[in-house]
Amino acid sequence: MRSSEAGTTGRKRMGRPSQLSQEAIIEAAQRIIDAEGDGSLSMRRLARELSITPMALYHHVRDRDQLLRLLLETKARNLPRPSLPEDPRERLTAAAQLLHDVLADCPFLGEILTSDDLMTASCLWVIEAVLEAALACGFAVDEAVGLYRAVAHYTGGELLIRLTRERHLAAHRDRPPYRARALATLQPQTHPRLCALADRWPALTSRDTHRAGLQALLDGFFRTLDAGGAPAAAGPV
Amino acid sequence: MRSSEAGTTGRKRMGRPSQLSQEAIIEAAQRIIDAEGDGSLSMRRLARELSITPMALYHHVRDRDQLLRLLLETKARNLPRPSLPEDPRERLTAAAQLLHDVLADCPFLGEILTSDDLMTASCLWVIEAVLEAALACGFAVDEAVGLYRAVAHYTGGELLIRLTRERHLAAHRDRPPYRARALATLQPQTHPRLCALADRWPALTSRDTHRAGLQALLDGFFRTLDAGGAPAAAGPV
DNA sequence: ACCTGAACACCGTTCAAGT
DNA sequence: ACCTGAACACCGTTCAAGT
Repeated sequence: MRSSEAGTTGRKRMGRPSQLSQEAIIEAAQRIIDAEGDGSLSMRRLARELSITPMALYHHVRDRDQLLRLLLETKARNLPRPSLPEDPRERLTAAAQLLHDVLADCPFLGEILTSDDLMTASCLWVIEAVLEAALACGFAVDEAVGLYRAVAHYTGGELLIRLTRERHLAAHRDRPPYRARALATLQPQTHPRLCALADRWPALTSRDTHRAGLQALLDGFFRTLDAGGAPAAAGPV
Repeated sequence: MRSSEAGTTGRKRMGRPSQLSQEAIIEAAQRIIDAEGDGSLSMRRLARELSITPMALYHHVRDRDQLLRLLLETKARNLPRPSLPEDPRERLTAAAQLLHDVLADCPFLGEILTSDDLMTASCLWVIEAVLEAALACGFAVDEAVGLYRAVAHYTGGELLIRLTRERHLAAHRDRPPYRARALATLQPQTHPRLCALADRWPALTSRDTHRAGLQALLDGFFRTLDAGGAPAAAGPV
């Protein structure tokens, strides 16, 4: 609906209903994803949505990778930036959780993770927040970066695997996933615990345990802090 | 080179040099991946490698997803199964590390993670080992599953992001990644720590910190064990 | 500058035949 | 049973032209 915002030109002639712009492209892309899932988002499909030639897109966007980054970028930019707790450890936990929240509900995240980095401009403030909190906790610089990376890996894996599961459930809700067949053919003598759990596996693995795992990860890092000497800024918990 | 092993039929006529089989297909697929990277592995490319019609493949393999699973399956099956430590906590750490080792060096892992589950038959013994060790540590059943999932998410994310980085380095080693540009345009007043780290970022994030993060994650779970009452099987560390 | 048309070099998969 | 040939419905992107 709305047109250019940061673009160089506005609409030149009143007759034209909507001059093509990066913003309009991203809006249309988001519309397609919302309606048909991210599997349907292709340059050609997007051009059809905008009633233009596929090649017209390449005048406003370098390539498909940049389009995906721009999608994440706009999504992240429009998100509120809540104030974080004062206590360093609580702040670190909140910032790490925020990294998850910013990236959640991005069906195209998988494609971004397999093509490039998630360090898009509008995500950088979250990374900054994680690093700041980690340093405030008393971690050394390289430890703080290591902690951030561990959090990013955990978060990326959680989101990716969750997205994949959801997509599978939505796509072929009739046929059971491959996992079910693998569990069914399992032998109790070689895989006793998995066999015993096979029935409950779908229920057990569909719960949202992101928060608990994240807390465990951070607690593990805190442990190294408490064990070592530096009493830089010891929070309560 | 070698032909069918678990297939129903061997070679019928001596004249034929190699009867097409699932094994031969997977071998050829692995050959393509090793030589040209997993980006080049398509059904059509694979058929060309085997000098057959693309459709001939579909007689031995359901679809591309199954092919990828079979690739992981064969890779995992041929891996040695080392004996694990006696101490439950050390055993859990070793088993979790094993999950990583089994999945490492699988360039197509990203495609598996975004299409299906990594619970292929030959990986199940690792999952079984993680669950066994977690239960031996004294975790309740649902806690053990939660722990396994956290480990799987962390491992999946680490491998995926590492693979993506490596692919990028190999593909366009000339142009800097998007991340570099994002870091370069950063302002010190809004992102002080990231700005200060920008120079060292590539070095800091190219280190292999999988092990440290995994240990932190597990330590965090152990903490909940030590805090609670159940003194089921308290290991030393 | 911004867009079109035609083309290149691909995809996964279905369907109807062949032997 | 196992394989081929032709086709369907797509891809991302380049290149040369148009206005």
